[in-house]
Formats: sequence, C-alpha cells, structure tokens
Amino acid sequence: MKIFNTLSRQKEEFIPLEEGKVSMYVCGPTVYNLIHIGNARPMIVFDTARRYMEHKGYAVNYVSNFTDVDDKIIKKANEEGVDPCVISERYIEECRKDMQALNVKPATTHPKATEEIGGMIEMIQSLIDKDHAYVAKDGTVYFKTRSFKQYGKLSHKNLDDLRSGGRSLLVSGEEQKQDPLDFVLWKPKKEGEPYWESPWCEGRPGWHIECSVMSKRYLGDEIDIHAGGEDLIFPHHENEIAQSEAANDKEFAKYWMHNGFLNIDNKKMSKSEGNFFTVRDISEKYDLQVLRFFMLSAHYRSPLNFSAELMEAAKNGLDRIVTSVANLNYLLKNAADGEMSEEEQKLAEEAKAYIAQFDAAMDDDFNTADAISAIFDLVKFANTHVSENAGRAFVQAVKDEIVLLSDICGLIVDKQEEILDAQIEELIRERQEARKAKNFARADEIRDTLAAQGIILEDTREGVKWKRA
RNA sequence: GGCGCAGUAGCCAAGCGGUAAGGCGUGGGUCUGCAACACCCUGAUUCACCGGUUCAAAUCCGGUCUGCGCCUCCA
Repeated sequence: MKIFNTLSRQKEEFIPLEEGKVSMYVCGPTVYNLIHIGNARPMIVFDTARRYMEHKGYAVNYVSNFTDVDDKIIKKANEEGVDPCVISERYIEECRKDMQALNVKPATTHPKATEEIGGMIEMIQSLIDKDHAYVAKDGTVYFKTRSFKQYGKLSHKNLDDLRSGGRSLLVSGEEQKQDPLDFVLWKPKKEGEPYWESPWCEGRPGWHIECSVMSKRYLGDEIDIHAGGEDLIFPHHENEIAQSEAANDKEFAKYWMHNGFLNIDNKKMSKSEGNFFTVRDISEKYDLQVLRFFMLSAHYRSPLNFSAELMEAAKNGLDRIVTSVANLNYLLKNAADGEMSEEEQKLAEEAKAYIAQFDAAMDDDFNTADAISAIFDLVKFANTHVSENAGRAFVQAVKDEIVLLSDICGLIVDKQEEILDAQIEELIRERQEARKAKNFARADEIRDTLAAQGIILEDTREGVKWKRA
C-alpha cells in the first residue's frame, strides 16, 4: 500500500511502526457552528482510508479531536450570552449527528481540548525547560521557532523565505516575540474568557499545542499517520511537528496526509460570497450518502468542485449501485437453494477480479475514484450475469461482493426494506388490479398519487417494486 | 515575492513511457400498456499550446498561456 507523504512529496510504501497496527490522528473541527461541507471532506476521506486499512487487516487506532476552546466559540457564546461550553457541547452533538449521517465511523477516541489542559501545561513546561520556549512579560509563552532546526520540513519552507515574505509577520500585540515566526503556546486570558491556571498566567492554550498533546496522549510519541486539510500544512502541522519533536525527541508522524480543498462553483467557499453550505443544508435535499459518494468520486488530494449539477450526477451514479443491489435482493427472495452450478462457480471466480481491481486502486494512495469504477464494473457484471434463473448461493455471492466494496467506501447500498403503511400497500394492490384489467388510467393515477408522496413504483418482470425518491 | 497544484469527450473523472478506464448526460435500439430499471449501440485518431528526448509521450524535459491553493483564523 502506497501513501503520498507530504513530508517527502512522494508516494511511499506504507510500513507501520508496529506490524498489523496503525495509529492515525486527524485534526478535527472547531465546534463553533454546524460543520460545513468542506469540513466533511477530510472526515469522509480519512474515514475511508481507515476503513480500507481495517479491511486489509490492520487494527486502526483512530483519533480525531474536537477543538472546543477558541476565539470563535467565545465570540458566539458572548453573542448568545451563554457559557462557551454550551456552544461547544451543542455543536459537538450536532457534528456527531452529521458524521453518523455521512456514515463516518466514530473515532476510537474523540478527545476535547479543554479536557487535556494538564497535558498541554506539561508539554509547554518541558519545552521551556529545554529552551525551546520562553515566557514573555505578560505571561504569554512562545515557541522559539529558531531553536528547532528542521522547522519548515513539512511545508518545505525555509525560515528566511518566510521572513522576507511580502508582509510583516508581526501582528499587533506581539512585539514581545523574540522572532516574528515564534508562535503562541499559551496566552493570558482576556476579560470574560474562559481560563485555566498555569505556572505562567491564568490563560488558555494556543491552537497548535492541542493536537501535539492529544496525539501524544492517545497514540504515543510516534505515530503512523497524521492527516488533515491541506490548509493545515502551514502553520498548524509545521508547528505541531516543532512542538512534538522538540519535546519528545522522536519523529512525530511518519506519514502526513492532506486532502485538497472543496470549492463551490469554482470558488472558495466563504460566508461573504454567499456560497457557504453546511452539511445540514445538504441533508435537507439529499441523502448524505450522495455527498459521500460525490467526494469519493475524485482523488482526495485534488481540489473538488461542488455544485448542484454535480450532486445530481452523483445521486444518479449512486442510485445505479443501489438499484443493482435492490435487484439482487429481489432475486434472492425466490432464488433456488443448493450448490452453485458449474457455470456460476466460474462466474463467481471471475467476479473476484473486481475485488483485486478495487484493492489495487486503493493501494495506490487511496484512489477512490478508480476504486469506485471497479464497483461499477461489478454492478455491470451483476446486471448482466445474474438473472432470475440464478441460484441463491450465486446471487448472494455477487451481492456480498458489491456490499463489501461499497462498505469499504462507507457507502450504504443495501437498503433495508421498509414496511409501508397499509393504505399505501392497498393502493399498490389496487393498481395491480387495474393494470390487470387494463384500466391504465386508474393505474397511472395511483402511481402519480404515490409519486407525490415520494414513492416511486417500478414494474418489473418479478412484480412491482418501489423506492423512495 | 516564496512554495506548490491543475488544465483528458457536453459535464465529472482515472490513467502518469507502450498506443485513451469508469460515471453522469445526449441520441438510437431491445424490454415494457406507458413510465422507470436493465441491457446493447452512440462518443476524444486524441489528452491547453509550442518545442525537445525516445523505436514509442496524455504520460519525461524546457518554454508559453490559463485557472487555483498556501505563505494570516480556516478542512
């Protein structure tokens, strides 16, 4: 299995620290609002990577944090006149709901920054002790960027370039930095802000230190994979490396994975542009499986454009897979028991090639776009070779294969049959009677009535099938 | 200014040295009371452009044009 490593800017063979195990940390959202569809991309993409590694037999220890102390959370809390934790708790809950609808597996651990303050103080102190950090007059603690020789190795920047860059890196109130590139580890509280006691001042942690500490606590000093959006490469991940490696004297993460950005109608998503969508917004119009399918239809490192048309196309594409599985379920009802025929065995063997095709795509830096094409090839195979004459064992085998591959992508394609209420059942029955009597006007009328309720009827050779719009 | 990414059919998107996957859409056909589903057929002599390397290039090298990202909170 190969993974593109931002550190080397190359695909590298994945070799875990410990055989059969993967430790993975994914930077999670700051919970000051409902998550937007841009937040959803890393969640979906890295959840898929996790699922694939689990499919390959790795035990994956997957950690993803919630940043629950931050300026934006405090701002929102002040607006609503509530405690910041009311805001963060609320949006953590909402985020969990969205993740569930997106079929993103809960992480092994979802640490919260505010519950890890002790560890942060400890790490900051050890950085001070090692002369990698210093305390300013007002109690702010800064990381001494120049003290970490490899600073810039992830983002491939060198300190002097950063320095001479077009703008001044000195922000107001930060004149006390020894170097403009130094960044905050701990900052003093301001009026009305939540704070914690520390050896330096009452205050709160800087953003970067959180992830270093949570990763260390739940996964250890060295981990296999650290992932997040590409915008986090600099400065967030660069700073994490500096903190962790300076404090632990070990290589922080072996593989760094970054997903590309999601654009809306070819523009960066932003509230001011009015092209801002939350996951919740999308869920009002689509099953979120469609969003997931859409995001996996491109490579995770490529920029991805989002638009209404593209979502429609994604919906139709996903439907093709779902319909195929529904058909197989249908065939399963009346299929004959017993061994597979010789021809079926041969075909079943042939079908296994699609798994290999899928795996080969995923082994190549999680090429989900290519992997999905293997699923489509399999669907075509099923639609072509599995008929009403097929035996149960064969139908089941093909279905299991589609479901397996879809499941690795986190796509739910085996829809459980819902029980319709009696009234609708009766209408469907009445329509069958009407069709038999060649009263097509009445039959179509019933079909239209049900369609208005979001129930689409399809007449197949085996009988009437229905699905939700 | 520094660092980096991308340009493949109407749209989306793989391929990254051996002669263009897949999906959506379009049009035609089979099936069907009709519709839907499904299946078959329908598409790039060509991969932004110009040079070069090679027996061979969408794939490598150089240049041009266009679009984009990061360098500041941001997935």
